[in-house]
Amino acid sequence: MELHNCVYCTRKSACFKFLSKEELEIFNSNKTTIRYKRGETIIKQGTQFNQVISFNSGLAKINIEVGNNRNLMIGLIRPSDIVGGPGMFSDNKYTFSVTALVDSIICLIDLETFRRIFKSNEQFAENFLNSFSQRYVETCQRFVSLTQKQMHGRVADALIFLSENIYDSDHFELYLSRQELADFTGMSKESICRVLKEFNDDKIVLSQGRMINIKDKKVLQRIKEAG
Amino acid sequence: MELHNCVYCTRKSACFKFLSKEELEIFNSNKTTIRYKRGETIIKQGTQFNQVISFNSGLAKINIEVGNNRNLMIGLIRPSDIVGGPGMFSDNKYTFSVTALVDSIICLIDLETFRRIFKSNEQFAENFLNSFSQRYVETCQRFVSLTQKQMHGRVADALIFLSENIYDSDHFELYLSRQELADFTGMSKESICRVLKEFNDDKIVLSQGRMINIKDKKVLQRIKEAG
DNA sequence: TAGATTTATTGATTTATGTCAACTTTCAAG
DNA sequence: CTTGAAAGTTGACATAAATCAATAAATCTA
Repeated sequence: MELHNCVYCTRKSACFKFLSKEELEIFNSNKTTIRYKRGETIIKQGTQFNQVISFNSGLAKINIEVGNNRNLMIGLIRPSDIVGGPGMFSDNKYTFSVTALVDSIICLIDLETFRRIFKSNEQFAENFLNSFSQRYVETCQRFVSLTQKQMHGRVADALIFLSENIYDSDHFELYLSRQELADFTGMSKESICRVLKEFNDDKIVLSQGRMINIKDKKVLQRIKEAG
Repeated sequence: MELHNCVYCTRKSACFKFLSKEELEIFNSNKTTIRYKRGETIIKQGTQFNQVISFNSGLAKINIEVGNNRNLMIGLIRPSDIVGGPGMFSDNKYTFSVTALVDSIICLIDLETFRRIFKSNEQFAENFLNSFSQRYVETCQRFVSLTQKQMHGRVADALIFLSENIYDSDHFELYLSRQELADFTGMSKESICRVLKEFNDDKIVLSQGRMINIKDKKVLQRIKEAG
């Protein structure tokens, strides 16, 4: 398991750069590294908040579960992300669920240990808060998108977000189902299909199944901005 | 202006309790206290982020401006609130506007000074992060409300929020116009009128003009939960 | 106080988007 | 492979909520 020793890990978040070897050792001995298969629940909404997610490899979604089978996807987690969640400095319960979208390797850091280092290492704290704050801004942007734009704008938003922030490419295999894309954009899966079909017909975004190919980014950008 | 000296101020946020007299003096000499009239802009979206809002008296709204005349109200600011905003640890621009809803007295603390104390006083930092984090959770709850519920549920949500978190009473004078209530719930002002009328006809919430009287909180709660 | 302007209300109509249903494709397990 | 289940697609239809328009009430200002 030397591969997942924090000291040598190449997938750790930027804030870990500010930790000494000793501090990294402390994290290392107070975390568990787990492999999750696609579809597996990493964190369940409502349970005790006692671990911070340090994401090694794969992709996961952050969902807020509403009612019986409604979900709002408030974000995604990528390698090198470190995520505590909105309530990490206040609540003691997770207000969201985290689920692996593909097979993933995830380190779960004991919250008390995390807090201890957070308090004692100023640069680490600052860097962590920076990503926490960025995620808050991102949440607000998605809040605006989902409440102020209509379907086409929201799908354009989502595709550009995925292309730029998750896949770093205009051509990618989507790891989200149509239902998940619906949860991400606040629409029904049927509407997702229809909008994707239109984008396909208009040769803006070619899609067959889960392969996505953004052909005309300028137009897509315009649709995103027009709302 | 002794009234607005941080050392003696009775309206300061809970996190200020952890500051020494010296630290309070530092804040005091690095803040400006300003009276705003109802409708005046306190912070304008897009400008340089260099002040933290410490709210003394009145009420203000936090808006994200979208397009020409669309707004999303992401929160409210009450006396004793301290607000930096989502991007306070990352961006250097305000991603939102703040506007006084009634005549208000507001202290604007220089950001660099705030950061200095934040770094040096652990308890202050912890307490501030607690409220920052709570606001994030609140934002997420409103995100869910506005994207997953329909009009009646959203209005019920808003009225209960206002009653419990802002006015601490079931009977209050709303300081929001119908348009502002619309911005708060993500609907049109006409729809707000219609829903309020229905609640009025059903004797759930009596409203005449801006006077709001929650008559049947149980039913309202049920509408909120049913979505 | 009168007139002007903004804000609120209400009804008619339109539109965006969800739901339902039927069908097809893809995927996974034996 | 084959077969059953899950996911995706498409069309028809229903409906929530926006827009438009006309009026009423409230608020401001000269």
